[in-house]
Amino acid sequence: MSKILIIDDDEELCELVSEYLGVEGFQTEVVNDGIQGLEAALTGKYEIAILDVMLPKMNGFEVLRNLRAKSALPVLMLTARGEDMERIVGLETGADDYLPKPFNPRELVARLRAILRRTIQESPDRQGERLKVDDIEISESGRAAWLAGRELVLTAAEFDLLRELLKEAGKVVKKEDLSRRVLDRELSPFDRSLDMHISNLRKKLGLRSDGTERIKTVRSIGYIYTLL
Amino acid sequence: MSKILIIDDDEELCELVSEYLGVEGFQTEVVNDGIQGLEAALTGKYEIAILDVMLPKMNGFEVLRNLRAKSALPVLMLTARGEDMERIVGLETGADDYLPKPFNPRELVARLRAILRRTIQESPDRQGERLKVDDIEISESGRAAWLAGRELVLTAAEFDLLRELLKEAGKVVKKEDLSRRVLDRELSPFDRSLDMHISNLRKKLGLRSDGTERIKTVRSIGYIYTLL
DNA sequence: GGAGATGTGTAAAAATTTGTAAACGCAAAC
DNA sequence: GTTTGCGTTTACAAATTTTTACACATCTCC
Repeated sequence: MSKILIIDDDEELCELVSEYLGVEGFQTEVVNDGIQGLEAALTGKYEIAILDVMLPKMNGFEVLRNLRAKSALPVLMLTARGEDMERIVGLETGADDYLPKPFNPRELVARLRAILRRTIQESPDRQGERLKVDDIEISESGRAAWLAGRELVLTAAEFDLLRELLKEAGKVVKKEDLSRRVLDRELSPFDRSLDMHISNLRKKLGLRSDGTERIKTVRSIGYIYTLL
Repeated sequence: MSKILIIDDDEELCELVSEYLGVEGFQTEVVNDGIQGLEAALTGKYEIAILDVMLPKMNGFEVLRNLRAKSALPVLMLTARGEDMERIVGLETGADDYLPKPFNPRELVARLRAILRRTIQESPDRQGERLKVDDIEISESGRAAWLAGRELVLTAAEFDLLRELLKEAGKVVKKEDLSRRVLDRELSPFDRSLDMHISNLRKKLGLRSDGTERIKTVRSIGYIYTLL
């Protein structure tokens, strides 16, 4: 699944790395100079590129600069040994990580995985995972909530209720909708469950630092998580 | 529009980051120690802060803890490389995200944007949710109203009624319309509810300082919030 | 102007809705 | 089996809205 582009003119090293990465479950392709490397990187076929600094025709920094004009493809740079590369690699060139030669192939794999993990984390399908409204933050998948950085201990119903209110913070949410979304049933005339959960939630959330109530009642309609 | 506070004692790095963020359309300000950082963060001038962990005078965690006592300002922490502090650093302390050093500026921007996206703060779309008419101000999303700066204690119906009148301040609003918009029903011949709410609202608003009535009656038509 | 018709102001009563403590039921954990 | 935790129901107090009732005000028509 993960296809890796290796741009390096040391064919022996490419061979070794390819093999090692193959064992680790990656597919690889190799090119041996900067121009070809840039072209290949721009095809969109790869998930990540390993890019040597010293290259024929176009050096690694140039390749990266040109690549960055058009693509956000993650790049791990292979650098000559030297300590202050950190800053240069990290900030100025736009690489995602670097590794000084000679390197341990295990470390190479670890860093590739780290980069992939980071970049996957930001992919759009994770948006909406976390929701933040003034000093409250919730993680939907983690079913956890924090108030001013401290975790709130909520029951399942309280969490769902808070989530639904925060999703529409600043807007009134009808009781019928809350009942359907939180309790998974139609609201019936004398069902006071929702009110109880609101009451308990209010107790756990407390008032804002300015003394205002977070969840206000809109009589005969529903509730609203207020925004200042 | 977005102003970013950078709290880091590495001046060279601050310079680089400022420049990069400038290109990406952010305004930045830099302070170099924890004490100053905390003070700056509390001014309310910023949309988000980038906070280094290792800082002179007060370390990043302390700054964050102190900040969280008073503010929900989004914070992205810069951490030392390597440790898997993800959950601990990320959320228990109240940070919105973290990034290990050295980092890639593109990733920094991506994370800043991600935080801002999920953070419902003072976003511009909240304009128009606040309504000001002479010495009265109301916040729709907060369902709160202030008279001369002091909060009015209004019931749901009173709030809705005031909102509808202020939305058309200086214009007569028909009783039928008020009934539909405030009480959510057609006005019927002997329904005096609206009149009662008007009466109660008048009591809470009081007269203007020049002795004039704020809400005037237009007989057989409706009511009007008068403009001086 | 005056009598009746119509509409408004508002106190008070009645009805409705909400807040919440406490009791209950049930299922999972022990 | 017993305990524990959670969602629900019950019960009653409190808050809010609606209705009622009556005093006034305003308009209309003569």
